Amino acid sequence: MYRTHTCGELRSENIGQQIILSGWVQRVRDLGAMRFIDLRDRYGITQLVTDENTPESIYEVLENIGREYVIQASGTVRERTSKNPKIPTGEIEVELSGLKILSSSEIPPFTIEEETDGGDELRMKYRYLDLRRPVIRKNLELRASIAGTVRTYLNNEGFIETETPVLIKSTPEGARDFVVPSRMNPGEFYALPQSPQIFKQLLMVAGFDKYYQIVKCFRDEDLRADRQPEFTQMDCEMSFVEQEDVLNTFEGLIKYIFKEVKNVDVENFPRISYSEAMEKYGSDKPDIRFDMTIVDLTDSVKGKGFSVFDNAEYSGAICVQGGADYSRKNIDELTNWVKRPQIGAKGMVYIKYNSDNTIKSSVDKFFNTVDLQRLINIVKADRGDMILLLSGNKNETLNALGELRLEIGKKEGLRIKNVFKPLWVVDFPLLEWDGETERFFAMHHPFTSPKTEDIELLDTDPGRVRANAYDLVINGVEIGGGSVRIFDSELQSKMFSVLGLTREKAIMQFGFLMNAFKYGAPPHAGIAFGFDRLVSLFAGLDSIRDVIAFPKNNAGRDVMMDSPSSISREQLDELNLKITTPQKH
RNA sequence: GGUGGCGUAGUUCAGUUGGUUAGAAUGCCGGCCUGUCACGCCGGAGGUCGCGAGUUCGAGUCUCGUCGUCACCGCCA
Repeated sequence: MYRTHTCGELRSENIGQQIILSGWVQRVRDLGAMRFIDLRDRYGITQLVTDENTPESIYEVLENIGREYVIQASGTVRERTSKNPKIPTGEIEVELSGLKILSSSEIPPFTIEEETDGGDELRMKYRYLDLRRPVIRKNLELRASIAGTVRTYLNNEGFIETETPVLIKSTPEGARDFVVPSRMNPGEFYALPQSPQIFKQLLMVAGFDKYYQIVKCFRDEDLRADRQPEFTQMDCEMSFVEQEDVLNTFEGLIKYIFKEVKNVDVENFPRISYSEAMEKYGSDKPDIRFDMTIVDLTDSVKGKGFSVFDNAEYSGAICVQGGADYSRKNIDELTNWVKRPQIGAKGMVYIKYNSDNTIKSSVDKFFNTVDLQRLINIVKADRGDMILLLSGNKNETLNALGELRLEIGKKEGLRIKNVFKPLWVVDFPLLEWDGETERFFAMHHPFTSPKTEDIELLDTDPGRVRANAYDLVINGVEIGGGSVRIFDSELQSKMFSVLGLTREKAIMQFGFLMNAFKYGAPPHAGIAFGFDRLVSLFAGLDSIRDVIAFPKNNAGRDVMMDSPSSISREQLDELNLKITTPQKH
């Protein structure tokens, strides 16, 4: 027997018991005649102790052990002379009567403690050591707990968890596919799924009615802190439902997770349209933990001889509460910030409504006090506030104002980590014009149904057609999204043709789905959640890497395994593949 | 594809205008220590300043290139 207890469970009730523990050596404190060993496992740390009564044989073993050795310790639980209230096992210690090295360890490259001295790169390379740290392990425990909660909820709601294939067919729409060569079918490739989209719709045709899956998805696109090439979705689909049913079911799920995992009661999720989100927050994933909404001043600032405003397609403002005390330096910094290429504003105008009732702005030359007071009234600024204006092309300016709003929200401490404000963004546009290829793309995906009242616009003004599509946004992060699907093969064909797919191409790529729809497809709708993002939100992290056991780096490499890597000549031959560019290494 | 940050001891970092033998903390090794729990005290070892070229009497420091890494833009239905 390796252990009778874990390193986290012994208490004063166990005093006097003979026990066996196994675990990793966290640290040895050598006081000469006494030694203390902190023994760690998943469950906690227990202190082992030796003194003058300890047999010599144990000291002989002790001489050889170091940090991260795996040892088995037997002994008697006794009360500590000086207790440690900081740890749950701090009342007791184990007086050693036996000690065995189960596995030795080299000196680890960084300290394995709550606060490690290791940098990101090193911790990634030795991920299995980093995972020993409680702070990382807790993230993965949280992940498991959320997954369990999701399953409980959806199982209770009658959903069937169904697996779908990973080796599937490449489709041109959407993200770039990862592809897998087929040995048995020379020159042909599988694709890894970007999502199980089509399969879940086929399951609806199959009558499964309520489906879900916690499933890996793959997208071969450039990465970010919140984007990995392989990531996990909570994927769901329901039949005989309308948008409202889906929103209610999954609002319920999210609330249930908050309650079960964080014991937080979240209010009903507000719903705002895509266009309102863009107008008020400059984003389709607004952070509504704070207001500071955008006000359209396009017409209000025209006609004063300031050509920037006069010639602008759009001028808009946000009001920084208490911002009148921003220094010249603060404002210059913000101005430079919005002028960075990533934001792309040409400049920034400020109006300070000082607490002594005076007004100071960077456009005093063009606007007198009455003009400025009028703007202050429109924006509903109070004394002590500051208004910031950006001007230019409408979409770009709204986007820049949205970014500025978030930046100031961050600076002002308004984006509080443990405050959660979910909302639904609805009525997304169905299509999105791509200037480069001069065609429409599906904003969500090609199976998304247009709003009934907008269907006729498909022929006349496709860009204005709204979709029955929705996103769940929490704290400025897109957590999930879905849509009501097309279940009518006529409408689906129409959609393909608007997307520029010929009938032949559509049949080649999606023929099996169109065929399926010929045999009685139920009305259906669904949603998918970014599981990694959801967990990182609960964990209070900005990066999803620390909620993934073995994540990849910025360039999609696994620095621990050093993958991707080249394959042998034999493997290439077997797959009928030829490498045309010189390989690294 | 683009923009920016970083790369110096095992690790995390400092390193002045380009100027003597490149420092600190921590870790590691050795010694002392009977109540520690980030134990303490004393001593010691440890460096291809990412790599390559260039400028210079002289480069950790400046320039160019390259590699690695992180963040962002494009991209991600």
